[in-house]
Amino acid sequence: MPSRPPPRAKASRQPKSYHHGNLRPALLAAAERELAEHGIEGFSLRGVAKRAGVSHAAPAHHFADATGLLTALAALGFERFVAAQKARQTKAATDGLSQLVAAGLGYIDFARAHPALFRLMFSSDRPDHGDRTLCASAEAAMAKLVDDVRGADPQADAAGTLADRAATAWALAHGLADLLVAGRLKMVLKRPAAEQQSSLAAILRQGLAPR
Amino acid sequence: MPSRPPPRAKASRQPKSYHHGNLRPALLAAAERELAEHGIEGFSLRGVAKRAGVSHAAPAHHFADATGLLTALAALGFERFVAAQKARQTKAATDGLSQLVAAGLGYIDFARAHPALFRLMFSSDRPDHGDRTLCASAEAAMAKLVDDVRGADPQADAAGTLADRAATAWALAHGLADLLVAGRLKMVLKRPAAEQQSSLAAILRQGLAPR
DNA sequence: TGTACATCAGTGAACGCGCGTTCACTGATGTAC
DNA sequence: TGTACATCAGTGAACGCGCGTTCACTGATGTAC
Repeated sequence: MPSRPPPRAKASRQPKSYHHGNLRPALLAAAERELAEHGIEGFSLRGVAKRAGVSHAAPAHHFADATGLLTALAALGFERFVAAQKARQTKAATDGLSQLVAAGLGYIDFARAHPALFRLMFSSDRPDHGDRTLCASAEAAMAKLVDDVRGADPQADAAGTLADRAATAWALAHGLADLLVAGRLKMVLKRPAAEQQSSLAAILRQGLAPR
Repeated sequence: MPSRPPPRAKASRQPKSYHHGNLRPALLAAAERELAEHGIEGFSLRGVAKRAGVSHAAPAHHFADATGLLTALAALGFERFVAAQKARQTKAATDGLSQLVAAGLGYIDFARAHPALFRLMFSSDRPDHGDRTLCASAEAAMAKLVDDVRGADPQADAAGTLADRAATAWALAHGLADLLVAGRLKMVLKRPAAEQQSSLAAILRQGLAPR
C-alpha cells in the first residue's frame, strides 16, 4: 500500500471549513486590496468580507467597525513604511547623508507602491488617529526620521537646529511622495523611470545636505 | 402718503421665492461648508442642498452630480489658493527669494484655513481631475510657482536646473502644508503661533535659497 | 482513549438608513405680440 | 401697457441600492472528566 500523503500543514488552504482560523490577518490583507481598488472613499466593510470569502457579519468578531479595521491597517502600513525606507538604506552608501537620502527614496517608494494606504495613513480622517497602536507605529516612523537626520548632520543637535532640519527632511520627502501619488509634479513624472529615480535622489540630496 | 420703500436690491434675500435666482454660487458655498464640517468622506449632495435651503433635486439643474460639484469647487479652490499666496507676497520684501518664501507661506495658510478643500484639491479622487476648468486652474497655480522660482534664482533657467528647483520648492511647501493639516510635525505645532510662522519662514528660506 | 459540554468564530436573514436618481409637477420669469 | 405663452429652475414623492448593524443560529474546536 502506498504511504498516505502527509497531513496538510495548518497554513495550507483547507477546502471548506466552517471556521476560517486565520481571519484577522486575512481581513487586513483583504482590506488592503479593497483600499487599493476602491480608494478610501469607496471602502466598505462588506466589500472586505466578500474579498476574504467570509460573511459580512464575520469581521465584527475581530474589529469593532470599519474604523477599527482601517486603524489597524494604517498601523500596519507604518511598519511597512519604515521597512521600505530600510530596504533602500541597506543598498545605499553608509555615510549619514546617503542614508538620509535613501530613507527619503524609501518614503517615496512606499507611497507610490501603496497610494491608497499612504493616503489612509496621512490624509484621511477615517482611522482613529488617537489609537494607541497606531500612534506608536507612527511615532516609531517619526523617531527613525529624526535619527536619520541626526546621522546626516551631527552638528544639528548641538546647534539646536535638529527640529527644523527634521521638519525640512520630512516635508521634502512627504511633499514629493504626496505630489507624485496625486499625479502632480509633471516635470518629474514625464521622464522615464530611471531618470525619475536619479532626479528624486538629486533633489533629496540637494535639499537635505547640511549647510 | 409716505413714499414706498425702495425696491429691494436683486442681491438681497427675498423672503420666499420659488426660484432661488443665484443657486449655482450658493451651492458652491454650501458645498464648501459641507466639506469643512463633514470632510470629503462624509460629503453628500443632499447635505449640500439642505445647507443651501433648497430641495435635494435642485442641484441637478446646475451640476450633473456630486463629482461635477466637487470638481467646480476644487477649481475655485485653486483660484483662492493662488490668491492666498499673493496676499502673503504683497506684504513681503520684493526680492525674489522673499517672494518665493511668501508664496510658500501663503500655500501653507491656505491649507490650514481650508484643510478639507486642500485635500479635495490634492489628495482625493472624487473630483474629475481631467476636467478642463479644473486643469486650467491647477496649471495656473503651477505656472505661478515656476515663475516665483525663476524670480528667486535667475540662474536656474540657464543652468537647466529650473525643473528640479521648482519640484523642490513645491514639495517643501506642499509637504509642510499637508503634514501640518494632518496634525503631524509636532516639532512645529507644539510651538506658539507666532513662533510657528517664523519657524516655517526659516525652513522655507533655508530650503529655497539658491546654492 | 472516549464522551459531554462550553466556547466562540462564522452564518445568513432581517432591519433601518441615507444616499443618488428619476419624474410628473409647479410657478416665476422673460418675451412676443 | 397688457395678455398669452414658452422656458426652465425648483419641488417633493417615489424608487432601488449598498451600507452597517443586529440576532438567533450553526458547527468546529478545545477541555474536563
